[in-house]
Amino acid sequence: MVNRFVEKLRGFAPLTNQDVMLLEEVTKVVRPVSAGHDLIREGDRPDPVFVILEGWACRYKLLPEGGRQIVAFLMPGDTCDIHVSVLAEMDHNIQVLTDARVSTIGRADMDRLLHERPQISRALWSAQLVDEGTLRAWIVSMGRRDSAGRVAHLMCELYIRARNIGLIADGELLLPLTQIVLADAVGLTPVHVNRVLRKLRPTGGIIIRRGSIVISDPVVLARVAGFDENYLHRRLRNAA
Amino acid sequence: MVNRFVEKLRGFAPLTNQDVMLLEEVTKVVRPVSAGHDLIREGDRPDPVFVILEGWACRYKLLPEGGRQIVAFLMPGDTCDIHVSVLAEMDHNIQVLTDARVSTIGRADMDRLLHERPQISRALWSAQLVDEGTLRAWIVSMGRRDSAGRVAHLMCELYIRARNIGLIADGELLLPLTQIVLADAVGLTPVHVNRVLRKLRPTGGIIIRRGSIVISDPVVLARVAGFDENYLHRRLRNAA
DNA sequence: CGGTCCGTTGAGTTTAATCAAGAAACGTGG
DNA sequence: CCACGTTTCTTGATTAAACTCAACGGACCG
Repeated sequence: MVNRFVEKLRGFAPLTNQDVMLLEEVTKVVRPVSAGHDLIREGDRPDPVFVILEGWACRYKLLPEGGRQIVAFLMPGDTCDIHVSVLAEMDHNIQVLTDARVSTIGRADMDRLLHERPQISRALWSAQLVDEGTLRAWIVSMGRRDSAGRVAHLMCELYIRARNIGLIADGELLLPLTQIVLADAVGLTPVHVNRVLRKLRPTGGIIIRRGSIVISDPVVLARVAGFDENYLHRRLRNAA
Repeated sequence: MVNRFVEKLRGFAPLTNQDVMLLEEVTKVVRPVSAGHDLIREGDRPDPVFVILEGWACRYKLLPEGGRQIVAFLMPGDTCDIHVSVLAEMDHNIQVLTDARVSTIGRADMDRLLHERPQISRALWSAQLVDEGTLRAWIVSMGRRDSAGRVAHLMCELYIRARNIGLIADGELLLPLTQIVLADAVGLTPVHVNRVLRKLRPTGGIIIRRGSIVISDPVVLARVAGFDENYLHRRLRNAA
């Protein structure tokens, strides 16, 4: 089975054979985690770096008043904080959304990769910067887009990320997200997300299922989202 | 005059004398930039790393429909993307909000610092992680707090950051932000920000001026924001 | 002294939240 | 295989929050 972590890094920098071997070695031990479980909790002293090999996860924060806000989705190949070791404790939680397969990289191993393997280091840096760009894009969405735009924009982001790691089949992507999870991500109520989805459905961009949503036409969603069409197309072409 | 960049890094990791000398050497050339100017524009090919030595700046994105969303504020000591060099082009703009003094670190110098000076590298990493935490906090604010909460929470963040770098005088902090800029940061309209500010004023937490706002009682704001009181107090105590 | 940018205020509208209730799918244990 | 509880989705009616539109005053600048 392909190691999606290796594949992702390969997309950011040309890895040597030895780089690949090291990465595979270091993520050799895989642990299954079942849907709904927290990988990391706020306040935990972070030590090993988690790598998601299969399945989806999300970072989230709980508010004192009881609400929840998701701040990122993690897909196969994504890591939970490369350098957490420099911080004293986690400031958010990470929850697995589907049954998943997860590996961990010990702090010593990670340090070695970062210091002795320039291409790996470079690839991890790039991944980090892309993640940061995504965080900024979320802020823009929440600050300046209406509900339909937010939902559609998030879907475009997820579609492109999935495409970049080869998760798209028949041009479609199944998002394993309930409307409740979606609501926690876009900062709306589940009730309103439901209304948005049914308004979006007639466009043909999505198919609504129980517990998941299928993105069937991302170009339509891009239009709704005010997603930079050129950007989407460029990325789509590259990945094709 | 103190080099706020050095001071900031010193707060994250114990620097050697040579580290400090190198950092001062590398930020020796200072350029004044007057309020309102863009340091970096979206699409620019990024090369040198900018370091803000004096003054405030913000990162922002413009939307096709004409709106603007600020995604971060930069204070003295902050840098504009340590590793932009690995990306092809900037995905956002950086604008100076006050008259400022800015230095640049060339790509080669930055690489050398990162690879040959472990403490500097570590400090820069920490700074990066803290920035990421701030981005996540913004997402939480925009997603789950009402207008007053958002404004107050942002003010708490800025107060703490300013306090950490020794910018607080008499327990007060002058935010050099117009209500328009504030609105672009919290994702509201200037009109509504104005109403929020006037609702906040009687609490004694802030003083409203033309072109700026003074935070006079952050504890009051923390209460309005639902800002984690322990967190604030802890930070306040540490810095005291 | 005129122009521009900010801030202020009010009235009316839009958007999303809230409250409430019920239907459909799913999981579990008997 | 069925009964039951739970979760998710759905829909309607009402309320609350924030936006829009519009107008005006004050401060600052050239």
